[in-house]
Amino acid sequence: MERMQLAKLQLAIMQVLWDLGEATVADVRDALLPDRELAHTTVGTMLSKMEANGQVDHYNEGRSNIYRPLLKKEDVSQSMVSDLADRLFRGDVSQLMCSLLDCCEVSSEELNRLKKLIRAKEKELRDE
Amino acid sequence: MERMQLAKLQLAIMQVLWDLGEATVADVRDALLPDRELAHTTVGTMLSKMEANGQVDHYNEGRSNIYRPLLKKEDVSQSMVSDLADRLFRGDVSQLMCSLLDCCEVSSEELNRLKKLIRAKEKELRDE
DNA sequence: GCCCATCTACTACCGCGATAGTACAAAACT
DNA sequence: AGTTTTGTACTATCGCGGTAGTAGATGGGC
Repeated sequence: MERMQLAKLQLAIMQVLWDLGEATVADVRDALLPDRELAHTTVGTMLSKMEANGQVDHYNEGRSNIYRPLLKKEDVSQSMVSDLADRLFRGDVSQLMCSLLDCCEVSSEELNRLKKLIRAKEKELRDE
Repeated sequence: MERMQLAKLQLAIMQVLWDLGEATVADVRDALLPDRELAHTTVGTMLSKMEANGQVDHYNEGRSNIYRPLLKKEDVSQSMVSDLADRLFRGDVSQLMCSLLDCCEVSSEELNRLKKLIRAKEKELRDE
């Protein structure tokens, strides 16, 4: 379950599919419109390539292709995050955290959520 | 200070330069050897390209080129981490943390370090 | 039934990361 | 001094993400 790297556009498209569950080319294009103005053939081409890569699936409904994600968002997230942690800090999670806290403004709310996460993880460790 | 994305090999090379301060092509190649067996012309070519990209610098010492990093490791780390956080979770740090804790086995030691980090950050927030 | 809008499939192209060979210069060894 | 080594510069190739045009099918409106 190693390699599930998605390129930028691929990830953006995948996000749309995760949000909507399934979508046509037009749906995807529309969802991306605020950020990127792509020809809808571009989106179609990318989806084809992603299907060849085994990242998405499609079935045929009348004239339209309906695409569905084949990867789970958590899996992709974990794969990409841990990969980055490896490449940047040889897997040292706390260093990555450190970068994270330094660059992004983190609200005190978020800090609380993080503390809760850590406590949960501690419990998990203790129970094993 | 937005875009400081490094590709995989570029980052690996950069890590060597950060470690050593400066290095020749051979130094870089040797440092990478455990993981990747690259022809040293490959490393040389990549360093040239990285110089064209403004990521590294070199000066000439006799026959050899000595390369130095032009980017700071923290800056690159922050840029890449926050970029990934944006693309995966629209910048939501705690979600990224969650992924991180779920996939990588985290020792209780590391958890303690994380807690310390969070406390420091809380203090920082309070002081502003 | 015809025309326009819509949608896909096919093809093409660019940029660039990644990889390496060849050619040539300079140093080192003997 | 001649040969071998070492080291760069230049050139080339491959794969793939990203982008899109064109052609051809299909469905809807009149």
